Amino acid sequence: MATRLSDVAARAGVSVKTVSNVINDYPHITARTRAKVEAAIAALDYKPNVSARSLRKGRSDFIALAIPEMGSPYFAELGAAISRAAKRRGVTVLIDQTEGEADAERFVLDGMRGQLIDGIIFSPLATAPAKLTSDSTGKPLVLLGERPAGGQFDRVAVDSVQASHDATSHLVSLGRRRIAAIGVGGTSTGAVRRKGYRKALKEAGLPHDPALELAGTGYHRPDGAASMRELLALPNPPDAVFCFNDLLALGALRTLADAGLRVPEDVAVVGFDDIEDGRYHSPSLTSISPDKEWLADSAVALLLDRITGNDNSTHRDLTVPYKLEIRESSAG
Amino acid sequence: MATRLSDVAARAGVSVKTVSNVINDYPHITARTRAKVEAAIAALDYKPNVSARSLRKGRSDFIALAIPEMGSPYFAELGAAISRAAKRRGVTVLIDQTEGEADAERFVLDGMRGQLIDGIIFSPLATAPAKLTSDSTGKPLVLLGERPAGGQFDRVAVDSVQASHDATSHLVSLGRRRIAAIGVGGTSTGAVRRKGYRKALKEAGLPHDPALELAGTGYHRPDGAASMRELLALPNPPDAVFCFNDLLALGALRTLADAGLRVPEDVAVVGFDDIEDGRYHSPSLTSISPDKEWLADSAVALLLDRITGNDNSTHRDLTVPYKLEIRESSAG
DNA sequence: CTGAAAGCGCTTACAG
DNA sequence: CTGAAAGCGCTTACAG
Repeated sequence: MATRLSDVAARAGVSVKTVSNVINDYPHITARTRAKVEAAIAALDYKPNVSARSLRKGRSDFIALAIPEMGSPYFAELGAAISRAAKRRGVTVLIDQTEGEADAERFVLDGMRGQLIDGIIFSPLATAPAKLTSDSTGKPLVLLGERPAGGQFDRVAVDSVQASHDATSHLVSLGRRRIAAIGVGGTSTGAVRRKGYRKALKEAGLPHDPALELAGTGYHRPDGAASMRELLALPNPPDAVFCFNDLLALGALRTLADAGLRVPEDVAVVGFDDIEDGRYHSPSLTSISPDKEWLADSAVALLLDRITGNDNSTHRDLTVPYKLEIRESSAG
Repeated sequence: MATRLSDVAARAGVSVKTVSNVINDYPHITARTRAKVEAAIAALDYKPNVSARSLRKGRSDFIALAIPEMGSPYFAELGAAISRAAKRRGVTVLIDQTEGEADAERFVLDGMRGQLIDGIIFSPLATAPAKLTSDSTGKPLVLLGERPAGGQFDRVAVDSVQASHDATSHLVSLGRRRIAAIGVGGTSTGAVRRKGYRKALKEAGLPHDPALELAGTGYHRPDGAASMRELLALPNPPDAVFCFNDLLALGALRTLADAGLRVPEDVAVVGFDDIEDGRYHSPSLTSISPDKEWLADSAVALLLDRITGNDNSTHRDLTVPYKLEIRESSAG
């Protein structure tokens, strides 16, 4: 029914091997032969069967992107960028939502066996950092985001300690003295960003007040809104807040608006991720802006180098460039 | 290297066929045989080779979701829901970003041949409605969103005319007389939603003012912000705006905030899609809220019925339930 | 209920 | 530079 390689070969009057050579761009084919084959391919509207090819080659040209959720803006934007980067390099991305569940993440770390993919880009959430130190998967895997030192995985990530330090220092430079942090709990992201936050406070000679560090239960708007409510209930509320991602910051802004407080006059707010929502919010949100295109392209390139065996170095650790985008929520 | 079916068979002391039967849940296998096989599978940690299976069966259990972009919130939320729905039904979703390009959409309509997928869920943007009337693809395809009557595709969509009518009528009920529309241009979405908008105005006996219908160049925040600026520059600006999606509405809200206008007192705003950003915005955004889980589940179920041949009816047209969520941007 | 064998459509040594 | 043939790991008639 479907046209096969042999149909093309028959029509072009050459062997199957020759057609395969043309399709796979092997050298040493006369222009005339190539033209004949290409004409036959066009005439029959032939498309190679991907299953057969991957069965034979042991490669599918699929890679997986395993993220906690594709519905939240940061991962949506990241997924879009990785998907484009992969397409440019001729591979297809298959997005796996772990929902932050330990079982799903274990499956990913185990190489998603039987899943027809050549490698994985993985943004862990539930998995404890310690579990990430040994490479159990049979497939190449590139880690996104924080990870304790000494890990054995390739990784692409922002220097979160430095970025968090910059964000906090920016608030200090505005003359703020009681700077809160939202998102310190749970994940390794929280721990790493808190480190930068504390470092900046210390440098500025500001006291470290545990009451100003809010853990919350997650990294979404409702969590930010709830944490901000807690902060406002304090006898001595903060005059600035560094939120460990933009969703938390947008939730916090909502609480501040409800409370009738002015941003940045009463409370300055800084986020992390630079998602589009923040740029259009009123007030627009100051945020750490990682170069997502760079991140996406580097992660895909690194993974493909591992898959093809072009890169046999020990694990690589790439640092994503970022900027602090200063906007209305912390202006002046 | 990798364990194969025959390895399992050898270890279990049965034929390859028997192992295949167990894996595929065929009946007529004694409990004892099944137990033996399952023990061997567990012992060898065997996972079937997906390429071989799909080559042989002609099915991959992959479906494609072709959308303009996965980075924008509506599609991100939709993609997440479809991905979950597919997982529940044992198939994997592969997301294809068309970027709204005609070539990419043509490829989708052509069945994404050679792409190892059993069927497609497609949200068209660039393709002219007329092109959507004949089924050129060899693979089952479910269309999402507006489409002219008489098409030959399966489809799952909100009744946009009715929903737009409801949104506009709601603004009328608030006593607004100059109700603008943003997003009327270009796509068929714009045309269909304008129809409902005009219908509601007519029912209310309100004049139809072409100056209040803004096309804009797209459906993102900057487009909404720009259109709102145009409206405010009018000699007689509107007292309400119905934006054809939430991103447009969020952009419009930003312009209104910049202009120092109060929402909803000076201008009431309603959106469409009910993305999470709108729910947390200040003011929170009134919006048409389609049941995305219903949409996702229905689209996947319909597609799988076509793939398996369980459904041989002529094309189906499913209508997604929706609600008008009234929030601060149009309250009182 | 189970076994032996063919075949899905490719790619790749192996000859020529 | 090209051809004939094996084989990737499954599933599925076909026998028994």
